[in-house]
Amino acid sequence: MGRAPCCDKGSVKKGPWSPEEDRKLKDYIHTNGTGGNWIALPTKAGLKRCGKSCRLRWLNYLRPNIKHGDFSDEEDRVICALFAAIGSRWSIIAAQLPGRTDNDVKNYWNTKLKKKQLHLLIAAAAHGQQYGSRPPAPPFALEQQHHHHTSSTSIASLGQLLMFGGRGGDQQQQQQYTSSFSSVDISNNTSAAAVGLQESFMFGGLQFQQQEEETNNLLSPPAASSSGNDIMTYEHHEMISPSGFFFYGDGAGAAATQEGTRFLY
DNA sequence: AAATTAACCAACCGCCAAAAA
DNA sequence: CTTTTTGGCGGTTGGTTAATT
Repeated sequence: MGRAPCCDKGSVKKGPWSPEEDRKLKDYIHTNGTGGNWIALPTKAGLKRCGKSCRLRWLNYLRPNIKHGDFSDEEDRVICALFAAIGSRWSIIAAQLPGRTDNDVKNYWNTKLKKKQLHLLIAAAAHGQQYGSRPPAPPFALEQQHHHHTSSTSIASLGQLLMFGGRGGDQQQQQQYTSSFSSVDISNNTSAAAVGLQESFMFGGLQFQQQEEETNNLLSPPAASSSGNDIMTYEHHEMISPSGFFFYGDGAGAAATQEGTRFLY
């Protein structure tokens, strides 16, 4: 037996929001705020909606200063770099893009950006620009998890990187991903110091650099997160001077040891 | 012009962790 | 402490629009 539903599915409206509903929700929140309780909100606001639906509508659409569409090249780079670094943590990625929502970033990646990157990759390979003297990309190919030697970068392995999801996927693959990126910390309970993070490093065509505490955190985890078991060591890094995307062109190259414990540019 | 396919994106679902009881 | 409730997240779906045949 699963948990009880958050609301009575029978008496609750689903599907697209009407302008009238939008107005009710907006008006209510403008005058009363969310009250810290989404479940109770729809009744008070006179909406026949599930609280979760109201929350989603507000956060993704009605909230002030939301941007839709027209992602800039700069935003593309940030999304690609962070996706490469941390996978599909859309809320974290969106937090670095003012006005963007996780849903929007996710949709954009899944429908456009992923394909765009793949095409660029294929075009680059076709022109023999494959990484020049730089070392091969990290061993994302499945062979690695079966302990076969992966000697060269291939379209397939990079394609897999592009397709790569974060959590919720195959557990073995997730583990491989985690270890591949330990040098920029993705693993649980691992501090940057513990994995010997450099003061400054490039990642995904972006330069990451240690910085003073409490200014513009890249991933700004809550202070309490040091005791948690999730990502926790981005707090001392800031993204600066984007210089191209890392799969192609003149951007940085990638390297990984056979053990997959380093990821340097 | 009609039918089919692809692309897009808002919104839903279920899971998880934190908070409240 | 355990159980229940809630908020938040990411994966996915399904309706709509655009492009192609």
